[in-house]
This record gives sequence, C-alpha cells and structure tokens, in this order.
Amino acid sequence: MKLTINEIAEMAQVAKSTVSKALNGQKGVSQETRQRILNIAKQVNFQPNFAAKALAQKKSNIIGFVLPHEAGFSLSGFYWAGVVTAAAEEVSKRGNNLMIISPLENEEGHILEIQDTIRSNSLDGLIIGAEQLDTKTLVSIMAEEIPFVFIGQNSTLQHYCVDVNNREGSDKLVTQMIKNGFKKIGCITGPEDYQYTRERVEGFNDAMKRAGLDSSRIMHTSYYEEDARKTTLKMIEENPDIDALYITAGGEFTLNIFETLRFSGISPKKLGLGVFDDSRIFDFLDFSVTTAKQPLNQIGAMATQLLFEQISGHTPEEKINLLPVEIILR
Amino acid sequence: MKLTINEIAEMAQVAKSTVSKALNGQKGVSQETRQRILNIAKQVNFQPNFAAKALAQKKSNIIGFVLPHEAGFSLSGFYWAGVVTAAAEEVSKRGNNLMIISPLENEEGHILEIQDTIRSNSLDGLIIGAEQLDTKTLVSIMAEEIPFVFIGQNSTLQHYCVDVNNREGSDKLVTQMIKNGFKKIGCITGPEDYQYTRERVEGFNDAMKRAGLDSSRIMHTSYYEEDARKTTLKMIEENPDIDALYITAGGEFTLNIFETLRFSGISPKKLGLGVFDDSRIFDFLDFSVTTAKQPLNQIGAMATQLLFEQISGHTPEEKINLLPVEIILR
DNA sequence: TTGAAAGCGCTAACAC
DNA sequence: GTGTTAGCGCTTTCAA
Repeated sequence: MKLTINEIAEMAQVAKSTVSKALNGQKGVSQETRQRILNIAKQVNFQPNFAAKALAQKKSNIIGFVLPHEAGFSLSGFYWAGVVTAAAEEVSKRGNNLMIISPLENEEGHILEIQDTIRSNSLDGLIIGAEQLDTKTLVSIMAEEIPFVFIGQNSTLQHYCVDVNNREGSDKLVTQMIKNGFKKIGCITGPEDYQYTRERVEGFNDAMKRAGLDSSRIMHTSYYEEDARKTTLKMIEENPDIDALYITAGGEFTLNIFETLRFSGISPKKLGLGVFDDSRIFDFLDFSVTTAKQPLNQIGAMATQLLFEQISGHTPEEKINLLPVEIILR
Repeated sequence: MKLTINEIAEMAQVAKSTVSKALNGQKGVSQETRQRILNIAKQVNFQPNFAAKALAQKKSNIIGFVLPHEAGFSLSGFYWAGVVTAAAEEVSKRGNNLMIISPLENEEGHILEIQDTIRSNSLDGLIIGAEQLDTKTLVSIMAEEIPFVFIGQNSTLQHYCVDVNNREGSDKLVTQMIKNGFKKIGCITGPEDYQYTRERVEGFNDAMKRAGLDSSRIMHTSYYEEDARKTTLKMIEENPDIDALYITAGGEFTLNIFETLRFSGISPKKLGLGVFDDSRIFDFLDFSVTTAKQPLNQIGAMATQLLFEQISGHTPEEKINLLPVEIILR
C-alpha cells in the first residue's frame, strides 16, 4: 500500500499540515521538525500523490503539447521530433511533465476534438503547433483561460509564439541558390493558408526579384503524398526549363518530391535543390541540397520558457519570437 | 469559472451522485433523468475534472512512456520517434493520455531518478524502453506495483515485452549481405550489456558461420559519438581487408560511422553496408545500404495493447512478443 | 431510482 | 511553531 501524508505525520508525531509544509519547503516549521520529517519521508521513499495535489492546488504540473495533425507532421517527422524532445527536457527541468496530445482521426477521417482532453485534464499550459489549428478548437482553448504558446504563427490569432524568421530565412536560402548559379528556380510549397507558407514564398519572391529573376514558378500543394507527387510532376512538366527547385518544407514532404523526381527520370543531380528544413542525412545524399536549418532545440526550449513565464504570471516581453535559420551549404 | 458536477446537479435538480452515474453510463438512473442530465452537460460543455476523478478512482488514465536516455536515442532518433507516435495514437484511441518521461542528466552527468515522477504521478501504466534501465530504477518500478511493458528486452528482468526478432533478423540481414557477394564483413555493434546487441551479434555469427566465413571481426562500442568514431577507425585500421560493414543499430550512431568512414578517406561506396534499422532516407544515399526494417508502428501499438490488457486485469498470452523485421535491399 | 454522506490525499486558512 | 479544519471535485457505498 502506498504511504500518504497521514502516515508520515503519524510517524513523525506531527499534524499532516506540518508535514505538508516541511515537504514543500514552506516556512512555519522549525528546523528540527522539518529535518525529522524530511528524513522519515526519504527513508520510506514517500512521494505525494499527484492527483490529490493537483486537486487541492488546482494545478497539475502537466504541460500539454498539441501536435498538428497532418501528413508528414507526426513525431516521426524531423521537425516535431526535435521540438518535442527539447520541450520535454525543458519541462522536466522545471519539475513538470509533458503530455502528448495528438489529434486523432476517426473512421470518417474527421479530426476528433482535442478539446475534451484539454478541458478535462486540468493542464497547466499548452504548447501548440499553430498552423492548422481550426478556429473552433482555438476558441474553445481560449475559453479555458489556460496559458498557451504557439509554435509557428497562427493566421487567425496573434499570440505568444516562437518561430523562425520564415521570410528572411527563405530569402537567404534562395539568395544562396542564386549565388550557386541557378536562375530558373521553381518553388514547390505547402498550403497557402498556412502563414509560414506565405512568408516563405514571400522570401522566395524577395530574393528572386532582387536578382532580377522570374519568380512566377510557384506551386502550392497539400502535404499529402499524392498531392505532393502530382504537383512535382506538374512543376517539371510545365516548367521543363527550370534549373533548380526550392521546397519550402522538409520531412516526408521533401522525400516524396525527391522520389517523384527520380521516378520521373529527372535525376536530382541535374537540379539545384533547396529545402527549408535541414537534416543531417542530407550530408550523405547522392545529390547536393542547400538548406535552411531551423534551431529545433531552441524553438522547443524557448516555447517552454515563454509558457512558464505566463504560468508564473509574468508577461513575456516579446509576443512574437523569431529565431534565425542557418543556411547550410553542401 | 469552470463548471463542476455540483452545478450540473443543481441545474438538473438531482443529486450529484446521480449526475455522476448518468455521466459515466452506470445503471441506477432512469432513462428520463439520464437524458436530461446528458443534455445539460452537453449544452454547457461540461467536462469532469481530471484530478478529482483520478483521486476518487485511484486511476489517472495516464500512461507514461519512459524513454531511454542515451546518445542518439532521443525522440529525434528514428526508432523512438516512430514507436512513441504509434503508442500515443493507440493510447488516445482508448481515451487515455501519453506522458513522456525522459530521464534527465544533472550537472554531473548523472541520470536523475525517474522514479519520483513515476511514483508520484499515479500513472496507470508504463511503457518502458527496456535496454538501459538500471536495476535500481527497475526495482523501484516493481515496488510500485504498476503494470508495465518493455519495448525491447531487459537483461535483468523477464517481463511482458515486444521486440523484433533480433537474432533471426540479424541473421537474415547478414545472409543477404553474403548473398550480395561480401565475404569479409566487419561488425560494429553497441554495448555488450544490452541484450539486443548480443542477439544481433549472435545472428551475425550464425550467418557467417553457416556460410563458412570468418566472424571474428566484431567490435563493441558505446553509442556516444566519440566512441563510435574511434571504433570505426579502429575497425578499418585493424581490418584493412574488410569488404563490408554491418552496423547493428541505426540512427545517429550509423550516421556517425558513415561520416567517419568518409572523413578517413574510405568511400562507403567501396564497402558493402548493412544496418539493423531502416530509414527512408537510405533510398537517396550515394552508396547503397541493406537494412533490417523494424515495424515501429506495430511495436508501439502492440506494446500499448499489451499494457492495457494488463491494466484491465487480463494476463496477456504471450510474455515475449517478437515481431519480424523486413530485409530491405537497395 | 434517487440522495446523503463519507472519503480519495493533499493544501491552506486560521486558531492556538 | 504547530494543529485543526475545511475544502478541492469526483466516486461510491448505503439508506431511503
């Protein structure tokens, strides 16, 4: 049977409130009794019941991480795996725990409401993958009055967020591609309703126009495999003269495009390639890829910091925190 | 302010115990009152407080996933990212939540006790990355009398687990390499005290001996980058005649070895390569790699199933569940 | 079928 | 400095 604070109190011959104070490092307990209680607790390996504490304090010490639900955006993608790992570590350091909230599809392919989870879980805060959060869910989160931060920016709601400097980073990346000698660059990009997509496209435009190049070869697509493949084919069919391809997102999306290129007889070797998202793996490819590397650890860590600032009642200074990307040449 | 069961009771003009029964689908409530309560609850978007429920029921509906702490074994590795994603999904389907428990290193590089988290969290069950779980932690988990399953096998304790068939899979992979024409195969492998390492080495031995080949070129190393690099160098220095390399683990470990090979002037192209762990990325390398692909989704899903069987009081039929690997030729 | 009441293990006023 | 007491929001007997 698990020990409770009552047993500890009995063993130490004090009231349970005294035990509570001693254990939580509050004042109002003599040095002597405190030590005695602490010793006993340690000896019997006492650990306060989490649920009881949460109930009494109305504070669970649990942070929820709401993953976006999207093809290629699961934990097995490069991006979220890195960010979640960093967040988990940062959350642990603060004595809290990270709960994964991944929206589920039901039989009909509808995304199940994650609201219930959020609402019932008495979570202390939320880190939310911002992009494809629908307005309905957003509204219900706000109704909870629970602190949250976005990773990436949400088109509907401006709120505390951490993201990379998409436009500038994209500009830099494309500028680098131009420096590498490419002039006719096609751009395959994600859904237009995601803010970062639009920003990265803007960066593409900025760079191309500054160099006096044609920036009209842009195609939007969803991240689903089939769409990505179709769009890739369309791109090379309608623009047989392109000498480079800029892909504004990484992970499986990029791999699907690479594969399509290869299968359609176009060796990626003949094409300049730029990807907004790095992976160490690109070092070993049989063609070279220029990338914008996002500081995944920093993103996860900073989001966590921002969240805890809010939880502790402070108002974070910056609402929108943009981290720089690093251009990786290969 | 959040609504409680009391408010609902008041609105429905019944006792809160009746509300509780109605909401939880228990019998002892007339069809009529039940409907009335349910309607109200739905209308006001009522969601029971999670902590209170957990406290009253001594059941939290939270599953903990204990990640191994090891270089290259964070969520950003291929393996765990895949397994955790699958587990998270399976857990959600059952109306539970997944909590990430990642052991932390403190300043001195010691691994902090994850026991506290486990003990205090009133978790309903644990999915544990088995390999490098130290005995002390293991003992304290057992003392909690909380259901758990291993992913991978633990050398110290035989318990419910799901894993791949390491020996057989390794054998198959090496046999395939031999079929590909390689005869002098070196084997770089992980720490000897991990069971799967030993099993994969056994598989290597099986295959080599069956083919009448020399299976003595085996080197163990930790997964830390520096060690991996040193061992790789040692392997090629002491065995300049090898025509292939078999690496018994994937992720960053493999990448470090690849990189070392390249930097030391040995093009991986000249070497047959086999890796126990697949990644889609290997399709795009400038050298070819034969791999054993582990069914990550299945592993995560099956572990979750096994855990819930235990939680519901059933005794799973098979204690040790070995899934087959798939050999991928490139 | 319904309701009253006790209790889950803890915290936090407030007395003493 | 210490103990008493009253909750936190829910479940669960047990009477009515």
